[in-house]
Amino acid sequence: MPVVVHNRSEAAREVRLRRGQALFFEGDTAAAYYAIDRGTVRCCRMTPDGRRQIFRFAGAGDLLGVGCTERCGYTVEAVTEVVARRHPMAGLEAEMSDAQLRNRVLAALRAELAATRTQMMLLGRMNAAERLANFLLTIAAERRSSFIELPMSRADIADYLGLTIETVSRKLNGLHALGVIRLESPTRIRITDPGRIEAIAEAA
Amino acid sequence: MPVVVHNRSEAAREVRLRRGQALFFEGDTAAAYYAIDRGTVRCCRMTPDGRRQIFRFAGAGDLLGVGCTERCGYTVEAVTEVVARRHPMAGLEAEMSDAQLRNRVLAALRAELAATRTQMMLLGRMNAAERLANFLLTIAAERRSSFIELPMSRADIADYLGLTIETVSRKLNGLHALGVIRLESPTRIRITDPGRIEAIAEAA
DNA sequence: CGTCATCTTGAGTACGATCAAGAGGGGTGG
DNA sequence: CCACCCCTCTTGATCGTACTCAAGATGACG
Repeated sequence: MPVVVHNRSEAAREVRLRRGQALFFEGDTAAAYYAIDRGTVRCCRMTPDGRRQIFRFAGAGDLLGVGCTERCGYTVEAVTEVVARRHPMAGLEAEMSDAQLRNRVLAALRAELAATRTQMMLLGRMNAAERLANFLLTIAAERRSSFIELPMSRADIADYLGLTIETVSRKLNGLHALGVIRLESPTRIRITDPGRIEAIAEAA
Repeated sequence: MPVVVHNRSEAAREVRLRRGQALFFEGDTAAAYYAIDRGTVRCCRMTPDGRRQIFRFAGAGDLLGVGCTERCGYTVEAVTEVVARRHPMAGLEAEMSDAQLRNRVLAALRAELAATRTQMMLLGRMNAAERLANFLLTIAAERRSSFIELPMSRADIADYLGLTIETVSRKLNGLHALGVIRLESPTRIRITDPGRIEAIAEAA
């Protein structure tokens, strides 16, 4: 997870969001892209009848919106308090002629695409326990720690993994019953048997 | 679907594939990217125990592998006879300094990302009938025709939509029973009630 | 201490998977 | 030209996982 730092600071206006507040909405004109400094956001879309799918949780160092063309393809909302820097889209075209900045944008797009494939594998072909095991391992890998402090609610996890909150709760308890994790609180989880949970997560 | 034409033809070696043959495998060193001239390929990944997820079907005009960094993140196989042009990865870096080629590559990445989000919505939050309705409408839109000649098998469709071949077959018949499509043969489908199938597909 | 939101737990249901058999269709050889 | 085989697709019966609906527990905040 390389931290992308933009030095064209003259154009980077700071934006602060409270929990639940949106950075931009699906369908908005894509006027800017953002670099997250602090906090966690969720990128999601909803069906007309209210079903929600979260595509991605993004945190410090991640770029948002570089993949948008005219209109934003998804809504971005703050999961925690968030600090981000806003870069006008107009500048992106020019920045792309600089090899270093270009590679950072490209790397962000490629990383997003790679993460997306794993997520599609998960949504299309894995059962609830496997989805949760993968989710926990991915977060633990990001944090480089077997102890996880989840910033998001069960509803967010459910909408990210294509499950319901009840199933998330039940399967989390199932993993606990198997002895592979310890639920120190609803948001604090410790992986106690890394080998075993990797075996459950299984698919790359 | 803009057709991407690369003029650096000195480096573009033609590659031909028979049905089922692979263009490259997941884990291969990403030595080249490809532009498809004719035919259809499937981009997929498999779990250790043999479950398969198809991320994307690509056809004439599509770029493959520009999103790969060191290693290919997925396997590409021919669904039909395929003709493609191979461009060494080494040239991509240089080509990116040319604004026009760069924009083509970026557009390809963005289009893939956008398609991917719709697919995640589908896999995570839609039922079998909705998935099939979306699939048929997407193909019909590409062909600009209410008549569809499917190049891929039921197994491919199932692995693309996160279903089984039996469910694909049953739900296709279900749509037929509703009078929204006509199954002229297993691979030839006509959309007879566009409004109704759009209502079933519903979610964007 | 009370309220509200989130999370957990329970009971019943439904959708799609699994297992199994049969139909269709294309290609090959007699 | 027809018979046979193989592969794909369809159809049927049963099963199981995750969803739905409902109630209760937990925790944060005033």
